[in-house]
Amino acid sequence: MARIENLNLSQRVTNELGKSIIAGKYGEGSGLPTEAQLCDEYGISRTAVREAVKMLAAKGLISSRPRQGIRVEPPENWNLYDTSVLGWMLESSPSLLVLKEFLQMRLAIEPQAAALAARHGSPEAIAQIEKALSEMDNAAQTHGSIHEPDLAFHTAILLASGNRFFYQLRDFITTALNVSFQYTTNAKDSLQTIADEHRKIYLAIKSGEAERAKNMMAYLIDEAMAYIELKISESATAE
Amino acid sequence: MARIENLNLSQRVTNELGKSIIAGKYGEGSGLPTEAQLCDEYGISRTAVREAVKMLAAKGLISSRPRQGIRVEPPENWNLYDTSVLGWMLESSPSLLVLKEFLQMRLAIEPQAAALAARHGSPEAIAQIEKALSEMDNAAQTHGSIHEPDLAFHTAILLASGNRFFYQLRDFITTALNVSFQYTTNAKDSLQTIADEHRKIYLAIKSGEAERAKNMMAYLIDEAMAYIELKISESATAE
DNA sequence: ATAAAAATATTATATTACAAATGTGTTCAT
DNA sequence: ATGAACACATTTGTAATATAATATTTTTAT
Repeated sequence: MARIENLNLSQRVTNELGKSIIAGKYGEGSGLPTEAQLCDEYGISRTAVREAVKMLAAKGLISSRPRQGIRVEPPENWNLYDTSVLGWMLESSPSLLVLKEFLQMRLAIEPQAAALAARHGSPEAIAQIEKALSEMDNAAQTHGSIHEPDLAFHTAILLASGNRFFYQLRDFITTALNVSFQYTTNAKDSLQTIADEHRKIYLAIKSGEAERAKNMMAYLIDEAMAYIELKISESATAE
Repeated sequence: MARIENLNLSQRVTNELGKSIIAGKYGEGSGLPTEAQLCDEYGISRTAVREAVKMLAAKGLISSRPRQGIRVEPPENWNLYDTSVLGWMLESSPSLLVLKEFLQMRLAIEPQAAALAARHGSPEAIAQIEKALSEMDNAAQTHGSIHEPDLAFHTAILLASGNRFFYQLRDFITTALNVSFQYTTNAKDSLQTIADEHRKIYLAIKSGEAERAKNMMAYLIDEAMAYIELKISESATAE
């Protein structure tokens, strides 16, 4: 989604309401104000409110029925793979425990994606992985930011898997990585070490070694997981 | 989503337009009629059309801008993990190749979910797995339908994983299984064999053997994968 | 006391009007 | 002739208002 100032009215209201709902401002079972009250609160017409309500309903956050008003749906119905919903969740509770859940998902998805890429990746898709990798190398040698090529690397593998359901998770993975970066800025590994580990994955994919690619990717994510679990146990004992 | 006759006007229009878009009725890059034309076409007010447009935009299918009209978004932006979108896709092209993509995803997700369930599954969640399993046994002995307890079994494991991102995929997995059932009604395995394979997974989870649970689940899905790949090669040579 | 009927509140749909944005073409100055 | 500025037309964006449908609550009649 574009910048906030570029959004139209109903999209801005959708954002506000979405954040409030996920932050728990309105009680779980039922709670939102009536459309009329929302109009007053935001000083806008019912048209804009209704469009926002419809968009949030399409994302599974709420449902509305005549005479009953607008209900917050139970959290298990929220569409977590919607980029907006995910963003609102992270704003509301950017904890290490969420990051652990992210990593468990990555550990499920990315090794399989790497294996599929090794087996069926098209030359163009694999070239894109290599491109991201060489940018990682550059960043490592010039002490630049490794984040963007890192994201590109993982996204390129999802694309190379040839499975649209994997590639669809690119925003999810990107978000997970961005959260990771917040916690691992001063990790002990050097940038070159990270780049080398990624290179091993790339080489395995390029030479068609599916099992090897899978294991290398699992290793990479498991390292991050170990780091996060350490942090979690630290913060638990600190209290 | 409830039955069609229970849906309100904008939801019905959302369905119609969603199906048409995914079926490729409107050209990829740009194409939908203007809101005014849609009003005429369906004989409804602009309000209803706009609400439908907003809901489809929230699912990533379209975007609309003043003077430009309504554009179909590129398919990689469609939110495939939205139950409606998934349903429309399957109506449009219910092929074996889509089923293979489903199985690749299941092979990524479910073994990991089983491992997590073995490690952290709460007693209540594990009891729910057992409940589904015993219903599978019943069905196997009375030659009843094994489908519903089968769905319940896999969903219960996702819940027992304790990871909301895994559990969120329950509709996806359910859809994948339902498609599978269409192709494997007369598979060679007896119902009791299927139930027994599921029992092995359950026992591994209950006794906390994460690796074992993971491998058993992977085996189960791999069997289905092998069957589908056989079918695919058959239909390829048939042409 | 019970059941039917009426009143009420809230979302659902329709209609109309105007505002804002944006692409197109036209005019005008050079 | 060329390019910039401006006016115009088209389409979505927003607002306001009215009526319908629906579910709850209250009233009323028996």
